[in-house]
Amino acid sequence: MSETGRSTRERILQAAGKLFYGEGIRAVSVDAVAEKAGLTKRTLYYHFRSKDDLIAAYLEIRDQPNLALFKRWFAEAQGDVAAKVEAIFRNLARSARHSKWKGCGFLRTSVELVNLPGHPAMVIGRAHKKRVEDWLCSVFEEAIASREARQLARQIILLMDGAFAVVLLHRDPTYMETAGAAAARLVRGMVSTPRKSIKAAKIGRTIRPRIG
Amino acid sequence: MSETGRSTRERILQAAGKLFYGEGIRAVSVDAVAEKAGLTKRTLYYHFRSKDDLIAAYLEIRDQPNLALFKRWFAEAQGDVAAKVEAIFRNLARSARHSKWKGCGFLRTSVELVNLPGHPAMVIGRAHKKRVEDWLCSVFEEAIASREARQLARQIILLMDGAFAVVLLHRDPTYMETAGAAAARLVRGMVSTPRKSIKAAKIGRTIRPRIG
DNA sequence: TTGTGTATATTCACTGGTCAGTATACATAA
DNA sequence: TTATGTATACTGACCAGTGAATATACACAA
Repeated sequence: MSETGRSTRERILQAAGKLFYGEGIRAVSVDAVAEKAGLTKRTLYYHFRSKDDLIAAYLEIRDQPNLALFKRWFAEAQGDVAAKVEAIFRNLARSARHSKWKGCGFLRTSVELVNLPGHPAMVIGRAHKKRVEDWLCSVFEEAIASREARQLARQIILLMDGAFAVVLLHRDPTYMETAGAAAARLVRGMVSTPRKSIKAAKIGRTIRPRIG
Repeated sequence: MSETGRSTRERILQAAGKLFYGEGIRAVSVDAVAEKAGLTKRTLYYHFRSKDDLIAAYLEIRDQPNLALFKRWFAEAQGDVAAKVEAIFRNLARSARHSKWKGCGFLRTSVELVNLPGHPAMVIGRAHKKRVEDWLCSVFEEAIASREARQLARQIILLMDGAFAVVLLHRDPTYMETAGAAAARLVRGMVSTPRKSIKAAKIGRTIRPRIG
């Protein structure tokens, strides 16, 4: 892999990323990706065996950064676990207000490949969602039992992916904040660390102008 | 519209419904729909002006029955509002266990048409989701304030659509029940009708073997 | 230094196939 | 006859993937 080779591959992936995320994998032709990358389709096929390979690579490179972003938002947020979870949704809402935002690429790709469960992109998508869930689970396990942490993590994931879908459908980012409020409420209902923090959570809830 | 005309139209819609829902609107060609309906493409184009029209009609005829099903599940369930909402999810989980289940057709179509917000099918999809939300809202309004009812309805919708997406991705219907548990928990947290039912809800929560 | 071989990287032009939609004609019933 | 409904056969555009040739860069021998 020479220097030019690597940069070419990256240019292709960048073009593919913008187009696949922006318009969907089926709506975008290989020709369109090649043109956006400023090279010939044949060159693209030198670096990627097939369109399916390209789709898989497009998701693959988004896996780690995406999870890292969640972790960063969580770590940088103030307050208890519930507030930190809610901060993730608040940041997602901010993202969703950008005009180029088109929901979750993993979820959308999985919808477009609904009848190809073994497709590499589907495998990557499932692994990504699982990784986010596992991370949330590990966070909750510091406060509650393992089985309950798993359930809670799944509920947060459900709210998040629901928000991805609903915000995209209605083009209304406030649903993301509604999801965040629900998530915080669920967390507070489960993670009541020792004893007095139940009261603390209640106070926190009362102060909020938003419901949930 | 003669008798044959109507039945032909219905045959087309039935074929389109199975194929569009089963494989996605972009993956299914008009030729495929015509063949499944047992007629030629030209005949199909006599009854529908375009593929987009057919897609819109495919969703249109699913709007009312879908909502009616939710209402029936809710009405036939035993227990308080929370239990009735949870029953909807339980029924959805049962549906999701069928091999032909492929999530929510409205949501999936909206993903496939992500860059065509004015597409008739998108308008229908948004209206459908809105109708379900409004119905849930009206149910909650019998117990709590209007603004809180709206928020709660949206949170249930978020869980439901999240479950549609996640169950489809992982092919694991238990997420639907997890979503139902979260929904019930959220409802119980808000709909504590007069005064003592707060305690009742807490007891109910403790008894449940499932978390949430 | 110069020539030669080899692997990498890229281009142009093409194939076989699919797709949405249509031109035209035919049939049947009011 | 005219309106409705159906069929055959077609168009033009697009699309994933390929064949064959070429360009570039580097290694090593003369």
